[in-house]
Amino acid sequence: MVNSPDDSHVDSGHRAADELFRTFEGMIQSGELPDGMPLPPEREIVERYGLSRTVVREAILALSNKGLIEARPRFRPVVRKPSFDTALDTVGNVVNRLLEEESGVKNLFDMRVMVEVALSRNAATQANREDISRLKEALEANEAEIYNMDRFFETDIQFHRILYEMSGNPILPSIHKAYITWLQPNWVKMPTRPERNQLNFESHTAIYNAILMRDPDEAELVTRKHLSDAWDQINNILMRSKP
Amino acid sequence: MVNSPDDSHVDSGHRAADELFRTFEGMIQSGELPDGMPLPPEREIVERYGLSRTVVREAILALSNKGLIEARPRFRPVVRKPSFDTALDTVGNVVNRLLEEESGVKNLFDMRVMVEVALSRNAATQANREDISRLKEALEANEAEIYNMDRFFETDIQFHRILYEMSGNPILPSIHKAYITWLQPNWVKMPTRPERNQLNFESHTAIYNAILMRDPDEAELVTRKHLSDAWDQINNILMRSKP
DNA sequence: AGTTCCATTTTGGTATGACCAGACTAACGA
DNA sequence: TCGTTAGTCTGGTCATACCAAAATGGAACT
Repeated sequence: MVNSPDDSHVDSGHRAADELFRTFEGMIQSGELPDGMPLPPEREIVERYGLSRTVVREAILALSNKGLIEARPRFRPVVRKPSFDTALDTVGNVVNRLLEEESGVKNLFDMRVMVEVALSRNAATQANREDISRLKEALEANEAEIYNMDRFFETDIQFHRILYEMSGNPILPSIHKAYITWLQPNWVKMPTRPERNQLNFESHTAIYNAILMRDPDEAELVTRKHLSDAWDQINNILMRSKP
Repeated sequence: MVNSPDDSHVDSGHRAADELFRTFEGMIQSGELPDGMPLPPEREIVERYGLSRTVVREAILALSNKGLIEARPRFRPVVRKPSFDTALDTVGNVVNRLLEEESGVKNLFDMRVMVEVALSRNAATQANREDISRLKEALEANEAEIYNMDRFFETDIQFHRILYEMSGNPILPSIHKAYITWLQPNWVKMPTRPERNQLNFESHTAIYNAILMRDPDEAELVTRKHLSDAWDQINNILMRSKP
């Protein structure tokens, strides 16, 4: 039995390119290649590591695909510090395809409900003055745009974003962004009317009040109702477009 | 934004390879290339699409990196139907690097707490007989292995997995798997002792009972305590290895 | 016939070398 | 000084070649 000298792993990628990939991964992680720095030219890497350009290109492509660097068509690739945002970006493709299936959207939406319910419950027990004042601000901005469809949409999202930010966990805003990105396409087809906006604003108010009142059960209740309404809307659209 | 392969720009992604990527993406999605089917040989693709092998390989590499196909070193790549599992796989690299940083592990762990609290609350209000009997089964298996460190660890994970499965949302088991994968490395270093196992088992029992009693508040309380204990353990380890 | 084993063919991995076109740079002329 | 332009740099694509491991099919054996 022939054994590779080093790899204990299941030889996943390509031996050489994979190794180079890990090399650069390490250099990025260690800060040797700081955020924003362009990678050396391919031919220089070729020379420095004694590899073929083929291998170098594959490694770079892999770095790009994994979101570690940003490679525009004819420019040098640029190191891109990883964030939960970029992490969620890289799954975008896969998730989008999952959403095409049967109950994909429903499942993702349910996840969102679960998270937002938890967020509003937590907010109701832990929010501090500043959190609440930010939420109030968002709420007022929301009210001010009831008759402006596009702006209302933005302030709606902003209100929810504040909820995610109030968690104090930097992962959650990234998740919010991901939800928006993935669920938006199903959402925007909805015909919005001022009455609809009015209802949504009232839901937001109810959530805000429940948090203000430090009543997690109420916060959960109104959050569920709010999202359930939203789902009904989405569902109507989905039923109509995919019978 | 990451260069999604669907850029409308004139020249954004790699023109040729990207196009091929989308072609295969479409064929996989449409079922023309069903799950488990190997891709055609590179040279055949070259011939069929009139492209160079370089381009074909880059496209295949991209498919592989995005998790749409599984490419082992010298085997034909195999179509891999996307699942939330594979989606989370593809972020593994990035997440792992994020965990190296400052409060990365803490943040991820907090996410887990939030999710599991929500899960146990929901279970307490919605679990049906079968759910509860599965959980009981896992609990008993857990108890039976208190003096077997490795097996206890497994049954511990299994107990939590049931909680995730009880949600009925297929995304959640994938998330559980991701948590395990990402947090495990920090976990396994913990010296486990039977006393420790006994405590964990008692926590599991408390969670089970709260669900059985349909008491979401109690379920939340004991879940938080259980995970908080676990965190203390992890934290000790982290403090010791990274002072 | 069924199984084992080996030689041949496929096929993926790597290496070269070449050429193009867009981006970059520096010298040149108004 | 500033805008233009020619030359260079660099990534994208192509064609070819070779190697080693995998797949394949048939010969040899039980």
